[in-house]
Parts: sequence; C-alpha cells; structure tokens
Amino acid sequence: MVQLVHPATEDISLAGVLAALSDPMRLRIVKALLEQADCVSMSCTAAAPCPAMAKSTLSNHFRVLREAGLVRTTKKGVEHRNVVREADLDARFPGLLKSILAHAE
Amino acid sequence: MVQLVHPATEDISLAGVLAALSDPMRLRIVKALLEQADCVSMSCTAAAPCPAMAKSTLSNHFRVLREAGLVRTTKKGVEHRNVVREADLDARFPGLLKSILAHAE
DNA sequence: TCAATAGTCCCATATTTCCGAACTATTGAA
DNA sequence: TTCAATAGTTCGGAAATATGGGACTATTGA
Repeated sequence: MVQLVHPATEDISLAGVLAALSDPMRLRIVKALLEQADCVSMSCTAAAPCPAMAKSTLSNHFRVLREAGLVRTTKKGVEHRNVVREADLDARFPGLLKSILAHAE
Repeated sequence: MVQLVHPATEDISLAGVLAALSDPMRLRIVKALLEQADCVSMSCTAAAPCPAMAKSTLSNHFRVLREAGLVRTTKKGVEHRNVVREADLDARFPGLLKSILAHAE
C-alpha cells in the first residue's frame, strides 16, 4: 500500500481548492467520492460520474484534485483508492467544502 | 446610467462562480468590492488590488465576474461602477459567497 | 512467463489567458 | 463646436494550459 505525494494541510490554498472544484467534472468526482464513503477507483467505474472520458484526462483530473489537497490517493496493488480529505479541508477552511458541495448538481 | 447585460439570478451557475473566484486576482477584486461597500471603478484605483495589471486584462477579469453573475456593472458617464450581487448570490447559493470569502487572503 | 488491468507519461492539437496597441464613448474645457 | 483627457473595450499574437490518443510501467492472477 503506497501513499502518493500530497500537500500538507497547511499548504492547501483556497485558490487551488476553488480552481480544482471549478471544473464540473472534478466537482462531480468529489461529490461522488463523498457519497460512497468507500473508495472509488480512478476509472470511476464505481462512481461513474465520467462516462466517456479519456483515461489520460481522468488521470489528470485526479492529479489536480490530489495536488490541490482535495483527495488522498493510495495505491493498493493495481488500483488507486481516492478519499476526500474532509477533515484536513475542514481544518484548513472550516465549512468551505460542505458549503460548496451543498450546492453541487 | 446604463445597465450592462447580466445573467438572471437563476442562471448563475456554481461552476461559473467557482471558476470566477478561483483566480486569485478576481477573488481579491470581489473582496475589495465588498470591503468598500461603495463602488469601485474598473481601474481599481479605489480598491487597488491590482497594481501592475494591464487595462485589458483587468477589463477581462471584470467581464468574467459579470458573466458569472458575481458583480453588476453600471456605466455612469465615463466610468463603470461594479457592485457584488450579494443578495442574488445568496438567493441562488445560500451562504456560499460568505463561506468562500471568509477564507480569502 | 504471459495476458489483463489500472494508471501515468509524452506529444500534438485545441482552447484560454495575458498584454500591448488601436479604437470607442463620455466629459469638460477652450 | 472642437479638442484633449479619461475609462473601457476590442483585436491580435504570444504564452500557458487542457484534452485525448497511444505508448509505456507496474501489479496481479492464471
């Protein structure tokens, strides 16, 4: 089980979070990740918020989310497990994520 | 006194708002507009959150904010007056703007 | 050892952003 | 009126960024 590189909580920036969530696809991904508390593989077969999207594009979206500090990715065997960093985000920007997601969809 | 074109409140989209505010300069502009309840001309001489920025770039930022439904622009003589659409935004996405701005800067 | 699966990396194309320069509109003065 | 000054917009090219196809890597299971 490998941990990928993630920004420390205090290094998460507001602009980064907003930029990451300003893409409708990424917003849907985060929403889907939260709704099924359990993981979601990068292919989004479980959450399926991204039907006809190229693998490379999807990979890029997850990278943006990861670098913005929105999700934590762990590599388990052949697949990646993405979890929203709810606690970290709430520590850094109290209430923000909830407030944004409340209006998603 | 001329009203420029603005989206109706119900046409304001979450992605649009987030995209508009995901630019640090625009976030600063909105914050500055709110802090001095009174107008701010497009040159930001009053708010001055944008020192060394080309006129055309600034004009573009205000257009983005306007089209996203974040500010209302009225043309008074030779200058433009920009006001944050607080009430409209709060009607469309209750609490969102406040939540985002609480963490700005 | 080999095939299958899950992602990443690289590259070409497409889109967006930035800024200078030219242009438009309004005002105020001569 | 006419002219200069001020405030923004529009245009066009350069720079930055996003997209997706295809090749590549890593892990698993047969």
